[in-house]
Amino acid sequence: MTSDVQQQPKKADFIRDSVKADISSGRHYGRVQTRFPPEPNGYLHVGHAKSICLNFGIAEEFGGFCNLRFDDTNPETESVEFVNSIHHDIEWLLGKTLSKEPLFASDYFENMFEWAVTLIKRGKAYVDDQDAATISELRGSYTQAGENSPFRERSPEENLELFLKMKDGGFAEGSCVLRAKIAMDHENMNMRDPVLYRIRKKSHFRTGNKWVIYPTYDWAHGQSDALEKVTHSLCTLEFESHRLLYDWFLEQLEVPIDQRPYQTEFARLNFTHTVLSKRLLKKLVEDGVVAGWDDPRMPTISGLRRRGYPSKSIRNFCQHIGIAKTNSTHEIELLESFVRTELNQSSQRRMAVIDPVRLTITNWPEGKIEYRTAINNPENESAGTRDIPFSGSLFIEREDFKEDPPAKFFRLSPGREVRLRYGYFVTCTDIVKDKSGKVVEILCTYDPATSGGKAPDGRKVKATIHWVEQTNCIKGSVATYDRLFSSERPDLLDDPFEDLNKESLEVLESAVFEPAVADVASNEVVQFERLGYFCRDESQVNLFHRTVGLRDEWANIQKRNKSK
RNA sequence: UGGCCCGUAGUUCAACUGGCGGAACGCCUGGUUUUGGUCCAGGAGGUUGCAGGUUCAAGUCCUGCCGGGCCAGCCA
Repeated sequence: MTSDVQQQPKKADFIRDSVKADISSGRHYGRVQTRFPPEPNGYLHVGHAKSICLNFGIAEEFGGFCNLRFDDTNPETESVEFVNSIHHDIEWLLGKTLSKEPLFASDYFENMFEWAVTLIKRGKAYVDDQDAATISELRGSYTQAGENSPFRERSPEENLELFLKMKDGGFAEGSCVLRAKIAMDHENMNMRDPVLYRIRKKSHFRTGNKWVIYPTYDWAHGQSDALEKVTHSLCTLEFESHRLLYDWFLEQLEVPIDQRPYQTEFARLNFTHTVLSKRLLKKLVEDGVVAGWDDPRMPTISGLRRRGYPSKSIRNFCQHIGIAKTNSTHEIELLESFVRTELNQSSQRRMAVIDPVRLTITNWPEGKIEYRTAINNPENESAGTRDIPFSGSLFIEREDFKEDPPAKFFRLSPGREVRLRYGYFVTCTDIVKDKSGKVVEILCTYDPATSGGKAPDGRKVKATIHWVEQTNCIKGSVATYDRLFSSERPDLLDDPFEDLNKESLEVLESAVFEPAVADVASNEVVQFERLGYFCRDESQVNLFHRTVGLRDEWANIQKRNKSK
C-alpha cells in the first residue's frame, strides 16, 4: 500500500476554512461552485495542476460543482488546438471525463454587452477616444494621481451611441475603448478607469466575425463568474489588486449580495530547475531547445504524461503541498518522490541493461539456456512471476564493473564475487580490453550451488546486479532526462537560457532488454530493476523514457566524496 | 517616493477562539532485504524576519522597523 502519510493527508487550508465558514453562515445558502478558467493560448503545465486540483477538489468535497470555462476573450492568441489539449490534459489529470461540456466566456459576450450598456446608462462607463499611449500616460503612477480624459464627461446618450457604433464596426482598431468611470486618483491603479472593451477586427475561433469589440479580462471574468453563479472564484496572487474592481462591477450591476461570487487568491506553484511562464515555455519550443510542448523534459501536463508521471502522483502532490498565500518554490525532488511512491506500488519489474558490456561465464555448459523465475512486482503479489532466459553469455551494466574499485563500491571487480539477480553467484576471473584500453568483456565463473540465490556454505556477497541474456535480448534505446536548467531558480536570471543544462537529454541507443519487455504496452511504466522507472514511447519502437531514477545511495556516496 | 499582500527546520506546509513549535520531502545512522530500491527504527536540523509592548503565558494580539512579492497592457 502507498504510505498513508502520502495518501491521506488532512485537507485544510485557508480557502477550505473560508468555504466551510461560508457554508455554516449560509452565505450562498450552502451552495459551493467553482471554476477553472484557462485561456486557450498555450498548454497546461504543473502550475495549472495545482489550480485544477483545488477548484475541482473543493467542488467535490463540498458537494458543489466546478466548471471548466475557457477565458477566450482575446482572438489574437487563442485557438481550438489549445482548447482541445487543455480539455484532454484536465481529464487525464483528474483521471475522469468531465460530466459537463466546457463553457466559454465568449458564450456570454451578449450578456456582457448588455451589462456594459447598463453601466453606460447609469453614467458608470464612457467611450474614450484617446490612444493607448495617452491613456497610459494619463493614468499617472503609484505615487501620482492620474488625470481625467477629456472624453470622460460625455453624456450617457452620446456614450451609448458611440458604443453601439464601436460594436457595429464603425471605428478603426485602437481608435477608442469603453472605460469604466471610477476615479483617476484611486490608490489602486486598477480602479483608474479600467478599459472594458477594445476593438479587434480579428476572427475569433468560436464567434467568428460576429464581434469586433472584445471584453478585457477584468470585465469578462467576474461577469462570467456571476452568470454561472460561481460562489468561490479562486485565482492566483497577482490578481489580488483586481479584487476591488471585481467587486465594484458586481456592485454597480446590482448583483444581489447572496448571489455574488467572491474572489480569493492563493500562491501559484513554482519549481526549482524549471520555468513555468507561458512565454518561456513557448520559447523553449520555438527555439528548438526541446522537441515540442510534450517533450518529456517540459513541465507541461503533456510532457509529464509522456515522461510517465502517473496523474495520481501529481494529484497527491498537489494535495500534499496545500494552499497558502506565501510565494514559494518547491524542490522538484518532492514531486519526484510522489512519482516514485506511486510507481513503486504500481509498476511491474523488468531487467534492462542500458549501457551494456559483455559478461561471459567460462564454466557454463556450452549452449545451455536455463529459465529463471522472476517476481513481477514485489509490492503486489497478484502481478505474478515470469521466466527469464539465462546462459553463459550475458550483458551487464558497464557501471557495475570497476577494474579498480573505489571505497564502498560493492559491485563487480577482478576477483570479487557478486550475485546475478535471479541467477547465480559469479566471480570475476579476468577481463578483455580493446586496443584503447576499454573493457569489452568480463570473464567470470559461476557457482552452480548458488542457484537459489544463496550459498550453501553461508558466504555472503555485498551486491546483486542485473543482467540480460545475449541471444534472447531485445535491442532498443533509452532516453534519460535531467533538469532543463542547471540553477535552482532560472526564472530569476536575466537570461534563463544561458543556464540551460546541455545534458538534459541523453539517448542510449544500444540498450538491451529481457524478452518480457515485449509485454510492456505503449505509455506503460515499468521499473527496470536497479535503474529506475521507464515509460514506453507510444510511437517509436523499443524506445523507453526514463520517468525517474530510483533513490540512489551510491550516487550520494560519490557526491559526498567529491565534495570532500 | 503610494497601495495591497507575505515572512515558522535546507524546501514546502501544520499548530482550534493566546496554552509544552509538528509533518512531509531532503540529509545522516542502524535494521531488514536476491533491487545500494522498498520497508522498519532512530537522529541531526528552529533566536517562529528584527525590536519593543500587552499578558501568568505570544508563532498567534498591538506598535515600529527589515526583507520579499504584486500593481502604471486596449494580456490574462
